[in-house]
Amino acid sequence: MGYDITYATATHILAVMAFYEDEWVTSSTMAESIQTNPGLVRRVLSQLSDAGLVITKPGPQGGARLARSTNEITLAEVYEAVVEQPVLKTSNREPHESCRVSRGIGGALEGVFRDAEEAMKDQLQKTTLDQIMKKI
Amino acid sequence: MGYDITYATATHILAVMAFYEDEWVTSSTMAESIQTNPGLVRRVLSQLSDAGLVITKPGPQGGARLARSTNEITLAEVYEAVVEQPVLKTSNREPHESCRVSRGIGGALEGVFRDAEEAMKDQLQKTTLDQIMKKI
DNA sequence: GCAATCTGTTACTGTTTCAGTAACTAATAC
DNA sequence: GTATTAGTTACTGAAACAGTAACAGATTGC
Repeated sequence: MGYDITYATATHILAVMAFYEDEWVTSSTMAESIQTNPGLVRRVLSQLSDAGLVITKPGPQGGARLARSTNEITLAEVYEAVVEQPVLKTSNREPHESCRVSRGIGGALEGVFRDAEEAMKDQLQKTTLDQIMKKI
Repeated sequence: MGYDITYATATHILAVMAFYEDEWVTSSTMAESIQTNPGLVRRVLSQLSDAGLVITKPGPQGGARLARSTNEITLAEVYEAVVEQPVLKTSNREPHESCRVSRGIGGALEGVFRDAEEAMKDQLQKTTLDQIMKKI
């Protein structure tokens, strides 16, 4: 499959903020830990901000910090914040109209794929940022 | 994320074979239903064959057919057969050695991501090809 | 007010991965 | 022996992503 690591990056970003506790952390500091550049960090950070997981502040002495305590942030919320496309995708090929299988397979799979992704999210719901920090 | 639809294609392939029951179905027939070309079908088909889900036969009157009945093939097996990369990926950036978060985040996430994918597979295990066919 | 610092956003580039495709080999049936 | 089929390989074009740079907008402190 593709090589999208945005979700891992987002979790790393939150982990750095958790590490610095209540300080304002700049995108440069996070980029150094992640080994990438501040622009990329800010791009993901703005998604986390939109989702209400972090608070940001521009200007000197600004940066970002967690909006809640680490045991109130689950990996499912992070997933919701940054993963936009379903992981199991149905085809967007035009169906062969005279074939019943071709016409029906898309609809048949959609619900199954959605349920499967939901099960994955339910599992992610069980892990909090706090637990990740304890493993580090 | 990426746009890998191999899994949906594999399920479609199996559905066509289920539709034709005990006949040998050629890659051309399946390609017509899927609206793609036979080469792509055969590429996925060989993975399904390696996994023991289908039986193939070359030559005239050859083709492919299901190795088992439709209620003995689960979508989890199809997943195992054709999905090679984990859906949730950790970064392969080199860690920043002097940062504890950077060094530890990869290992911390790996187990969580594996568990999440396992939960998705467990859900897929609950759906058989038979159930897909009934929806079509 | 002014300069410095930081977020937020946009645009661009190079790389990677995939679907699609064609062409070949090997096996089988008639 | 010929035609038909799976299996495999190599190539192409398109799409998505990481990385990067640059700029606009907000805030701080002087």
